[in-house]
Amino acid sequence: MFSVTHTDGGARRGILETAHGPVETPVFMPVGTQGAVKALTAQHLEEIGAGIILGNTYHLMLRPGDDLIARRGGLHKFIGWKKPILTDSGGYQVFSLAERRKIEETGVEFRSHLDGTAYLLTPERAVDIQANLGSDIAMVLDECPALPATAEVINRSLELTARWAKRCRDRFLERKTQETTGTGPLQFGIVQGGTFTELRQKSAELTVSIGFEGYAIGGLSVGEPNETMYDVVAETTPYLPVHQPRYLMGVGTPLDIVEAVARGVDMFDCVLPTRNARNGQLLTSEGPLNIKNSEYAEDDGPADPACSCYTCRNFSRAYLRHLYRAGEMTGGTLNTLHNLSFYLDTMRRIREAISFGRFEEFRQQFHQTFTRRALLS
RNA sequence: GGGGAGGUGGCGGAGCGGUCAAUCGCAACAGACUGUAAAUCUGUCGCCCCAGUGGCUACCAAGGUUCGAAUCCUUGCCUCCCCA
Repeated sequence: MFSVTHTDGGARRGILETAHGPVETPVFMPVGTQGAVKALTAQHLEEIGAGIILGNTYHLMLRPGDDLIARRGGLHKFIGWKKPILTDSGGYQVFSLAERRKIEETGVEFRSHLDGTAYLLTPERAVDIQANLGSDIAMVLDECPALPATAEVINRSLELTARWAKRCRDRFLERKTQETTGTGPLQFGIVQGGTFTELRQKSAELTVSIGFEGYAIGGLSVGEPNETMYDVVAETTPYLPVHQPRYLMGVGTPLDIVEAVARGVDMFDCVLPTRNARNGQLLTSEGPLNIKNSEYAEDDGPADPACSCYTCRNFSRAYLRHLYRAGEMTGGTLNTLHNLSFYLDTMRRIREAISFGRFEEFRQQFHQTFTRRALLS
């Protein structure tokens, strides 16, 4: 299912087999919460070489509803995307929509942000919804506590997450026996534990003992310093099986990703490239650039001189700035196209570097070039 | 020719004797954004500085009333609307 083909220091290159084809890792997965990567079409995603995208259980169960999607033949068909889809369980929404929820042993009671209707999301229901969607990689329902938190709070939370994980796994296996042959859906467990090394270890051991096709590191990039996050990743991956994929949820900046790859992570997702694109921040080989700034008003150069994406091949910074300021949707599309291209490109370069045993060299060079802009200003 | 309304910071537009360097919106300028309730949010936005319960100049212009005027009076200039 997952094979590591190259290693270089702590970094690994591999291939993950899914029901909708193989995924080369390390991989970045664009986020398409509501069944769409905002501002893009599936065609765009194919053109920039996206290998797998995300969908979200919470959002899709509320609207349009997972049974409705099931009746349409599943999420892939519904959204016109033929490659793999990973679906998040709604665990993050448990965290981010805190005012509207109640966490109990059974599950989470949400009030819909759309119309206030109460929903009970149990671990079993989260599995069922993701099955309805036809997800290739389903995440277990977890609790993602806000940081900072005491060890006691984190411990209680991680234990709940582990009990939920077991219930998710049981449900998943129960459904699987009913299904036919071939590569079926995969299910990933989620390691919590905040910033406490012992608790990360404990959570990893509990989760791994249940047994999943892959393991996610959750509960990071929720406000802690970057170095702390790197340390936690480094202290968690040693407790995860070498021969299975590791997914750092919600991370991160290009530098975060390079650092996490160095610490043995294979998969990433983050709203940063898409959201920031819509908000006028372009990620380039020289670091972040705010296209809104007046200094680009008459800049005829491309967003990133080192980039060969559609946006950079055809349009100037001056034009992108104009589109942003004029509120033209095309600006969001072109910026998103570029930012995701930059991310996917970076991942390609990471994979190549690992293959050639030059990851460390790449990493150092990336640090220098990506931060150049910040250092100059 | 007759009747009416009005001129406020880049624009629109509040304020109608003190608590006004002047609400608010837009524009402008900058910042934030990490498993997306986000094409969103925040800050700055007269000039000066030792950056503060600091100084200066300000609400068409010029006079005046008043302890005090963007607010009241006079004159001038300029807009707009209605009827002929």
